[in-house]
Amino acid sequence: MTTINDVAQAAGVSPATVSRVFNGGRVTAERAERVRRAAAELGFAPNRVARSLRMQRSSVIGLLIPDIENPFFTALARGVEDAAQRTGLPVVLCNTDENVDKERRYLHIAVAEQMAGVIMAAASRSRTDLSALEGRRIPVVAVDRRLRGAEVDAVLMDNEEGSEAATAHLLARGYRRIACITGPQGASTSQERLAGYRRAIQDFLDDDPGTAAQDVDLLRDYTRHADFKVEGGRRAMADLLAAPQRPDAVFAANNLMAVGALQAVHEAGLESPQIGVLSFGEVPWAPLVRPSLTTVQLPSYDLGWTAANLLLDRIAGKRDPLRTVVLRSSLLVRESTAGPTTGHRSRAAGRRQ
Amino acid sequence: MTTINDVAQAAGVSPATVSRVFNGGRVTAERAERVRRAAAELGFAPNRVARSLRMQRSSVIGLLIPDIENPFFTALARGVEDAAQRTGLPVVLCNTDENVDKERRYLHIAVAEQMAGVIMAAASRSRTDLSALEGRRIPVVAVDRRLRGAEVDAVLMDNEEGSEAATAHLLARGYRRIACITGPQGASTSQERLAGYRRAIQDFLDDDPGTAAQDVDLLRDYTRHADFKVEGGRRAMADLLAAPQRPDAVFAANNLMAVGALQAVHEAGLESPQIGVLSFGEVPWAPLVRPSLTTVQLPSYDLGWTAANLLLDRIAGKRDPLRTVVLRSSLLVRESTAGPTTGHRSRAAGRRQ
DNA sequence: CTGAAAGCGCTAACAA
DNA sequence: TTGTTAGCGCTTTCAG
Repeated sequence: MTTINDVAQAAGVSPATVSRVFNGGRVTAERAERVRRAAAELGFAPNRVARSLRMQRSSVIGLLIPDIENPFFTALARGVEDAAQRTGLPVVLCNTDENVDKERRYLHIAVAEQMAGVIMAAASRSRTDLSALEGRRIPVVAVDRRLRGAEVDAVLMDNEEGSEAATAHLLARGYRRIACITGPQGASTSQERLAGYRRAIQDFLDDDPGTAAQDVDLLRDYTRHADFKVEGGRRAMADLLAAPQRPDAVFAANNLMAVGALQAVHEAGLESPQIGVLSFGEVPWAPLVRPSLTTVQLPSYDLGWTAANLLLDRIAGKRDPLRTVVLRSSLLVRESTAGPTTGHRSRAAGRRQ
Repeated sequence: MTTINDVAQAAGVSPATVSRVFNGGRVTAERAERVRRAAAELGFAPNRVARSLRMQRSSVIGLLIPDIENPFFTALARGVEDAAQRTGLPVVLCNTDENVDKERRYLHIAVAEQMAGVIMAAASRSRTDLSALEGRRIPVVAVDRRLRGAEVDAVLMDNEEGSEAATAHLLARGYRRIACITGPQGASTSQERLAGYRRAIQDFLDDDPGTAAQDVDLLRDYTRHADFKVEGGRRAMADLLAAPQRPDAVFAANNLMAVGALQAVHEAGLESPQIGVLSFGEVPWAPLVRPSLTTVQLPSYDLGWTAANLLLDRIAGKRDPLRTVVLRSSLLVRESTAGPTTGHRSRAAGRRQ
């Protein structure tokens, strides 16, 4: 393996000079040129491990996400990667599986590898422990999910507003027994999306006391906690549909659970928009699903991009006060929430063989 | 930061002994216990960077894939991760974007970081250059795609057989003008899937010379090369549908291009199975797409799992001869290939407003 | 602007 | 079994 010393010898300079050439130190043009030529001839590539040891900091950033198979997080990862690319920092992607233990192991590795910084969508709001990183002054940016009490920058989205708008849309379309399948208790996103759903319903009742009596079903407990996965969404929806007074619409707090809910709807021999289905987060190729799925569009890529830029600032030593950036979502109305009585019912029935 | 020396001092032993405790060297139980207690008290965690420098090899494995947003590759990545997990080796995921330059940069990083090994689905069969890794004796396993002339283990699947079976199925269902949208020229998977498609058609003509005359259309050039992405598939299909004698079925050589092809079919006011659509590779939530999509099921997770185990063997020093493992695919027939004359045509027409 | 020298934290001979 | 010692390849004072 050719080292900095080999290059130094070949170029007739000291190792220190070679190092300076590769790190933007002051070197006369002529010597720098000699060094570069020698390096090229010898096929020299700086050893990043040695560099990291000496600098007490490596040149990778860690990205911890809870589910690599969820397109929301892969889009977010692309955002991170594209932003990091511009500075040449590689991104190490770690899949925590919504599992606090696995997450902790990865965080320890981040410390032991002396990573330059970490971006994380935490597995748990309160149980995720960043103390190891804080001790080593490794900058962290929380993305998508909040972190309790951690002194870190955060890039989030308007979960509550998005959910509220989604639920209000369902109400406006005439659905009255609206269920909510939200995520695990520990995640901030679960709580916020549930809160938005509740607020929309509460506002509806408040605004129009006249209808409150007949809309008492809205207060019924149609809330389920699942795990942000397809199968969990399916089970939750099956459970909801088995209730004596079954819901006429469902708001799923993430894309995968919406897919599961759709499956359960089909399995029950029902169809949307008779049963309204609304997904918080785009389902890939949602346009191909029939009837097409109404979704809240999330800024997944931008979340990653923004988080990476915040982190890069911190790595570069910027000492601004901590920031929390909130990006906006938007509702994309398609067919699955057309309303409970749009006549699709009979057509749908006729189509089933 | 607490180092091995701090622990040694606290436990009243030498640094070498501490190192041995953490690396399975021979140490008397009593002293080992003392070391462990001291380490725990001091919150010591071995510095992996220093370790890597000393050992001339780090403890991460690199996984290079061409498209992190393709569920095929994320499933593969999970397989790799699950296998690696058991040995505690973290996996660094690098997205090459089907781009040989980006891929080359990541390969250089793999060398400079002295990675323990690399698993890669190469961006190009011939232009991907592994010489840098070979020089440093970093073991490599090719997964999903072949590598020209590289001395590496490989884990592939039966692309040609799978495509042949898929195309034969389309023929058996009565489609006669079958198009093929395959991937970029450089990828081995593109070539093999195209070859399987061609062989199925050739065999069909050979087997039944009587029909050959009327089935001359089968020889027409219905082949397109796209980029394994949704938009590429859409354009290719739109182009095919614009031909004077348009195809009555399409075999898409990967999942994303199949999605694009479906879009193009819809945009042309057509519908499958009137136009048969068959995807090489599962589309996530294909069951939700109406009509449901016939697909070749690929062993994506197992590809990753198997590749990781091969690599771990090499990292552990196993010196067996090079192996190529081929995993099998299977055809899952759904509605999109029911045949050109199943009566869906009129129903579909009736449903369009 | 340049070079000499020290040392980041760890492991692996070697000697005891 | 244990300790001593010598680096792994790099960056960074400090002198010159």
